[in-house]
Amino acid sequence: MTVTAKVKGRHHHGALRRALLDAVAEIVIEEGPEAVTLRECARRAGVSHAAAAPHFGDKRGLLTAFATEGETRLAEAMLAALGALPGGSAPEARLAATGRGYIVFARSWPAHFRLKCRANLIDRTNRDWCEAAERPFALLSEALVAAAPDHDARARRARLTLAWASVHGFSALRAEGSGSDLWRPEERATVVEEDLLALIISACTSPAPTRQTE
Amino acid sequence: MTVTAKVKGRHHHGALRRALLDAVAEIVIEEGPEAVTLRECARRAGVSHAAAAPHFGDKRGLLTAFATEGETRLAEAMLAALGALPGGSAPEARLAATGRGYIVFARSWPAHFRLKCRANLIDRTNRDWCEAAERPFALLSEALVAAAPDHDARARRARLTLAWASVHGFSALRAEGSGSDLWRPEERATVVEEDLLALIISACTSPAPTRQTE
DNA sequence: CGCCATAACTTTCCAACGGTAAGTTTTTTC
DNA sequence: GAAAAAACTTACCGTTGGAAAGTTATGGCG
Repeated sequence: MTVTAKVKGRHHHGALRRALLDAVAEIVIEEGPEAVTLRECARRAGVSHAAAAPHFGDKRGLLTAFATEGETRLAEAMLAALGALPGGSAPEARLAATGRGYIVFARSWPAHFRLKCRANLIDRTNRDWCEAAERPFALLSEALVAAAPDHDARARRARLTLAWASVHGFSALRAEGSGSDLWRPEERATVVEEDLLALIISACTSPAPTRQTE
Repeated sequence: MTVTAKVKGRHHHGALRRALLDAVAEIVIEEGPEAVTLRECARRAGVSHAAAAPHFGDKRGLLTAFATEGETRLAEAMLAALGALPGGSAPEARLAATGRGYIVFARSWPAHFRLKCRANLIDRTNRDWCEAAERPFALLSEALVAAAPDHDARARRARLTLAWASVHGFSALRAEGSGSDLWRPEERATVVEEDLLALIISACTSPAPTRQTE
């Protein structure tokens, strides 16, 4: 099952990069992130196993490029969810939209999401990756500040943690097929998602208790 | 660095099982779950790479046994957190304790926790694993029902999802070193944990909106 | 004590993996 | 059309997981 039909005897002309990344996604879907091998990716792209090196360096480079693509798509999904709101939506609705974007990303691009969770397969010192990975968190952070502007640093930290952790944790459990059958059958998925988002938004915008110390 | 000192020329007498599991933990800590190899485990236990087969079958069997141990320890941590409460504590406090137990487990046994998140490295049809993995979820579920007895099925599902996902997601992000520096430095850890738990409990015990349909 | 059945390993072998180096083909550039 | 550069292939190395076959230690029994 070849990702990109290869004209016999012809080089890929830069399309190999895309073909290899698509092969990564295929393998992650079919057999999980641990099953990704350079040789299998190359086979699916119709090239020898050493052909990836000029494009990605080594296996870690390939996976890091894949993860970078994932972060970009995550940011796009969050922006798309924000854009789908009616104009002049409340800050709470915008906060929910960022979470919805994250969940939709994880559901739409399961391979990218699952690889994103394998921190030690990725080179987190890679510049492109770092840049791409900053965006999603920044979007959430901005939306949270806008939705709950009165929180002090500690309350904000707790709510940021809750929002990020719950949306990520939900997606992670679902992507790995864990978490009992809370969110099955499939038809129930969006209901569970929206109920979860509503609870998160409610908690994130709840007033902070008054405290003496930070 | 040998996990268990091996008397030269002597067999392990059943202690090899323990030694191999400890080696798995060591390697996960030092180099991540993907770096675990049968041969390296065997080296650290002072045996040949084929010595694990009689005990665990194959690599997957070893990792499944390790994950089973993890589930057991998770349940123990949750029970310990419940036991640490003053007698007659409120159901809300008991719900928080189950979450605290989960978080403490992930912090205390990072190797077990990280492997737990690699669903496709584990044989989830294994009987021992299935039994061990049921307990923790049951404990949370019971605590939630006790703390919010009036919820309908849908509200319960949403709150169960929130509780499990947020506590798991928080632990996962921290274990993988992700999540920006929300929960660093180290001293801040328990503060963040307790603030997070307070938010979760508040959300989980909030009244359900009245609805027409399920 | 001596013997043996069995459990607990070791050794050997294999295909597949990631990575490097060197060679070959294709494409671009002038 | 030739030279240079890019895009690969081939060959090789050390390592991995697993199977098969051989070896050694241990416990039970007379």
